[in-house]
Amino acid sequence: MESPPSPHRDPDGGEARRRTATIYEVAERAGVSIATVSRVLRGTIPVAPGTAERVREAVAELRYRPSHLGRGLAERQHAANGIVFPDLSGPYYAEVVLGYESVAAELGRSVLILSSHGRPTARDMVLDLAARVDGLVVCTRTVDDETVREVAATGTPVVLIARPPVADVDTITTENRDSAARLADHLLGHGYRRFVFLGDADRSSDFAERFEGVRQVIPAIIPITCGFDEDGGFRAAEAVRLQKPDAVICGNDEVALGLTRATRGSVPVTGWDDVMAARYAGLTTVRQPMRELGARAARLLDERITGARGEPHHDILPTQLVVRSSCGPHPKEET
Amino acid sequence: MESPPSPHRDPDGGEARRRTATIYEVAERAGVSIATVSRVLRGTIPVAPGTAERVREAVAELRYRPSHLGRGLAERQHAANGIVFPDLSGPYYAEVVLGYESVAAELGRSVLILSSHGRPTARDMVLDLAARVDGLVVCTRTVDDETVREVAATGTPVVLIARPPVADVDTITTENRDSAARLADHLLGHGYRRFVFLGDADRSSDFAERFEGVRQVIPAIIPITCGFDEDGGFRAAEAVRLQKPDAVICGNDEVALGLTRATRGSVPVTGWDDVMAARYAGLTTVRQPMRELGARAARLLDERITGARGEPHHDILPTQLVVRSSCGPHPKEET
DNA sequence: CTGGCACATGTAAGCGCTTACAACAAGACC
DNA sequence: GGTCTTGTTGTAAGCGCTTACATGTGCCAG
Repeated sequence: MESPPSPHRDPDGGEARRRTATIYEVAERAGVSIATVSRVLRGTIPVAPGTAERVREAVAELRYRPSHLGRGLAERQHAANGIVFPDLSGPYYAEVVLGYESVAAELGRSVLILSSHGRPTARDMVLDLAARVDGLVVCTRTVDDETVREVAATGTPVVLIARPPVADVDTITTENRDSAARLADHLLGHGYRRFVFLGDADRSSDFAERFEGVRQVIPAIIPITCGFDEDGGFRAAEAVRLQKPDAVICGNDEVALGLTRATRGSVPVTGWDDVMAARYAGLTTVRQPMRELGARAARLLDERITGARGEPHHDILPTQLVVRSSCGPHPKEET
Repeated sequence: MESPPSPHRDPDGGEARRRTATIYEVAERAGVSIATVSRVLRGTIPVAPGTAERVREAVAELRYRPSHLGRGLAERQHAANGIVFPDLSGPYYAEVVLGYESVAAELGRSVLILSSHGRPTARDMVLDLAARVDGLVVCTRTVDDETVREVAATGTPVVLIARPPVADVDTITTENRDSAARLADHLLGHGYRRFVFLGDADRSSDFAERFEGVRQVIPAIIPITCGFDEDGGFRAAEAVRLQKPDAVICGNDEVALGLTRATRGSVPVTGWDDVMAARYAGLTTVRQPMRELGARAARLLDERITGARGEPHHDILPTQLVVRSSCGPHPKEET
């Protein structure tokens, strides 16, 4: 019972700056082997009640917390998921991440985040992240298909958000084309005839689909490229003005808001996402369930990690047209 | 050179569903020992150029990525930091996290996030998180002082954001009292005399300090408690109305915005934070450098983790009054 | 020719866990 | 009383890495 020959460092001595107790110290204190401690903690194999009690006491006294590193190595899993997104500055990704974290936490998994910030090293960072999680969510075009394929090839499940499928990886998107067409219809109902689409369809499949949806209804729409944020919309004002459009359909709310600021509301505008500021700016937009997007991703990922499902899923979440004042005066026509 | 007696599983055979290559396979392929592979990868000890080249080739061919678990165990560190916040729905924490991630990534550390969501198990979740990171940032009142102390006691550095110091842990806050007093002065300049402070000073030290700052100038101010989000402000409208205030000073922008929505702008209001929506709502507020808050936290943490600094820091970041229209008409008085 | 040294590399002991397998004690059964 | 269970616990082999130490080689001074 006294000091079983453990290969580990002498557990007594200066209690002071010890990082944290190990399973060996708990075992010694409880007078059992480390295997028994492990069994009590994980509840895998029944342990005599008295023994279990002693172990639990030792755990409490030592404030023992199992090392995730040790456990992970032995179990060959991380109990953690990752999520990669371009940025967190807009409300969009914040909401997605929030929904994701919320479900992942419920499922007992930690969440590692990685913002690519458009860094050129994004590929490496993602590969690195993939090596420390059991599954990964990749938002939009943060890395190229090749990288996604490489991660998937190592056996790490991947879920793509707002991005076209790669290999047989799961994807979740929100409905774009139909709502875009509906939005266009609405604008046509205002009597507008000359349109500009503001955004960057090449760098986002969401934008591309929205553009396509609109163009189905308004073939002559003029695309103008700009950045994804307020600043992008603001700077594009001059280019937009040159086209003298009756209305501008923006790829997202931030661009719409930025443009509105530049034009001081002189041009009818619509956005996409329905962020908080959109409500206060009276922006007509399309609401998409951002939080749900993240939550679903977490669940799909979990199904893959636990092996509950084999075939790839491609979910599409519904969106909703929200008419406010930014598209101009109009006989009320709510959706 | 052929199959050195390794205790590990036979590395050849079905390449198909292998999770990922190990250092043993790289070593075998390059015809060296695992020690040499490790040395090449980490660059710790010089290796003959030819050998190094062979190792690098093997690494590339096998798409080898070192296991963070193995490495972490051996090095006794996680190369990861955590951050705990109550929620990510408002822009405030999203910005903080963004700034934090940005710097942490630069420093080569992964970021684990944990949203407490007011869950009763928050304490355990934080303790658990602490066991898988090298350092931890705790925002606001997500967990009690006891928990912070316990984490700090295990030797894991902790940085507190927007929260009073605990033990000798680092803290970062933004300036509240003075700006609050300045804000109050400004409102007095409008000729207002009867004030309400809307927020929950008991659950946030930021709110408490803002309230104190205001009360220094307006001793008779009436505090009303409400939730931290738009909904909280919206619901408090009736209680506020009963007090017939000349102006309402809210603890943050979201509350102010919610209240404004309920009163339809009939009562002068101020917020705090300067979130995106505040600009569009014309909200008079106090801007605080949210992203910088996170960035500084990441740096302070790093200093502690690397042991570059011993004494605790208590940083206070400056804030800035932003006057817009929500506080009512007034001879222009910018700050 | 030999001892010594620098350099390159291999050997093996951990890091903190999980778990297959072995060992052992106490009944149960014939 | 002997054998077989059943229940409980210990032993030890990994999991994939890092690194102190040992080993081996080539070269130079003596």
